[in-house]
Amino acid sequence: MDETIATVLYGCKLGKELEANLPSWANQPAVLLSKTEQILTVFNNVKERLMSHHQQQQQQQVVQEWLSSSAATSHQALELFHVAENMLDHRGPAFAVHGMPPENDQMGLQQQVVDASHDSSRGAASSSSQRQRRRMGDTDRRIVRLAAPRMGNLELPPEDGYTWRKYGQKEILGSRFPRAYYRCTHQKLYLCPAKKQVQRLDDDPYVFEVTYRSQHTCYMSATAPTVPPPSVEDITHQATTTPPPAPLLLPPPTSASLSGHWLSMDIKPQGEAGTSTTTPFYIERNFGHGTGGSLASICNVVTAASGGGSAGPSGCRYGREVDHYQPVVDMADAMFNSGSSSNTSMDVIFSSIDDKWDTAEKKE
DNA sequence: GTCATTTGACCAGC
DNA sequence: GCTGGTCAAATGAC
Repeated sequence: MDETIATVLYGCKLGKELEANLPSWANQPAVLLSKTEQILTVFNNVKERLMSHHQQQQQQQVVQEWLSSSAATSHQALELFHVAENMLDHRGPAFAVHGMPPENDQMGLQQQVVDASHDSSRGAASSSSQRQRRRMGDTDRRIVRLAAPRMGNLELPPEDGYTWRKYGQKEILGSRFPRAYYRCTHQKLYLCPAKKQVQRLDDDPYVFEVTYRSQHTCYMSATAPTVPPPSVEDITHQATTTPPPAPLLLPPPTSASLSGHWLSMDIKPQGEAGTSTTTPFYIERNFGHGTGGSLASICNVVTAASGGGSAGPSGCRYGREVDHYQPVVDMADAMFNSGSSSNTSMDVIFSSIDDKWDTAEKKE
């Protein structure tokens, strides 16, 4: 088992190497492909090892204990594996496409759509005694419940692919947590009316209730970013725990959403504004061994959505517009933006890995 | 200097 | 009048 762990650590080390050289390799697809294939090979090796050990419950318990001993490490190992896998599965133009995983539970991101018009629990977020208040023209409301990352900054709401600017926060009567008000970063520039409210649930602080209001129009503008971010419908439908009525493809998030993250490189839009000609990719969480046998389940890792930029008010800045982005960013985004917090840098993530790796090396 | 966040004040729906 | 939603000045980060 030590060998397996060492292999994982080796894969992580490769990932770090990839990170370090990403800027210089960004324009060298062949090199990137080689490196990611290397990573994939390593983690495939791990995968096979773990699967072979699947029936040995005792050893599996050891893995679980070890992996859970360092959430960041296991998380990163998973991400590296998935990213490498997706890189190989999506070479070419579609490579740079973002998408939400079809099974959000596996992402540790339980999302639930709540029909605003029928949600009696609405109003003061959790206070059923409060009546819902609507302003003029305040139609088109959608409510989504998002599970917050169980580690990191709990104050940061889950990302949703858009860029938001916080314009207010209010203590809500009968609610333990304040409600934060966001508007689209492009409101002034493109007169985008989209807004959202984010509030943590009283009974479960790990769940954010996000109320979207109005549709984004910023991507329709001729001067606006040309990539349509995921519409609210896309998000909510994708987010629902029950299958959506029709398959929905998620276009890439706004490049701006990426700008607030680990890298500022951007990916060239794939389709026309308003139309999605892209192919979504889903980060497959299943390690091919069904429930209980997957590494994900072994690790019991909770990750935040990797699909978009932080919608959070802090930790990252908004409004830094970028015009295009490169495929690598998706990988970087998926690898290093698994949380809403901007402090999930590779250095932080890999600090523990390095320690483990060094230990493993010394062991050898 | 620019832009995002904070926060008290004000507005408006109920 | 109460309370949610928004504004805008102050403040801070980059």
